[in-house]
Amino acid sequence: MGKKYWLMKSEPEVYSIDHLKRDKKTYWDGVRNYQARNFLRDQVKAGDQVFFYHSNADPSGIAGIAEVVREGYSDPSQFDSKDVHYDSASTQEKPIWYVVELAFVEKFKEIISLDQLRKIKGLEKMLLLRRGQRLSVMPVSQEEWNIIVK
DNA sequence: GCCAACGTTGGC
DNA sequence: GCCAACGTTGGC
Repeated sequence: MGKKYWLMKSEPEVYSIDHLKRDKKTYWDGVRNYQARNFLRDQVKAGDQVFFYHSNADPSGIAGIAEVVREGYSDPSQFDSKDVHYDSASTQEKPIWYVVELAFVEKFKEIISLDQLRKIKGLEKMLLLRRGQRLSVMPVSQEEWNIIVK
């Protein structure tokens, strides 16, 4: 199977592309939405490419690129009762939530803002641009990826 | 900070 | 299983 493409959202005040650049690599924790979880658990594979999206930002938009270096495994934050992502319903044997590990690849010179994305031809159907769409992990088609990288 | 859109919860 | 209430996301 070929390489796949994703978009993952983070609030830059919590974790930005600059943090990833500094850390070189991180695990993407705190995803607490079942649809996004299913992507992390079942579909995101090592080598896949990821757009790092800044949400709740000024401006919001795609800030750079990361690469998946480790596939889905149990999110440690779900077992930590002091963590905001703690989930008392989850057990070590049957974890509910998953993370993947990402490595820094590239930071764009300028963020590609939501506004700009909406104006680019060929992205009209992009999941990110759908009204009311709130998934924090979502697939990006190869066509969309190529258009945006260009 | 507001609020639209959507997901989740829980009473029935 | 329906659906109102509530919580969260995220653009503005």
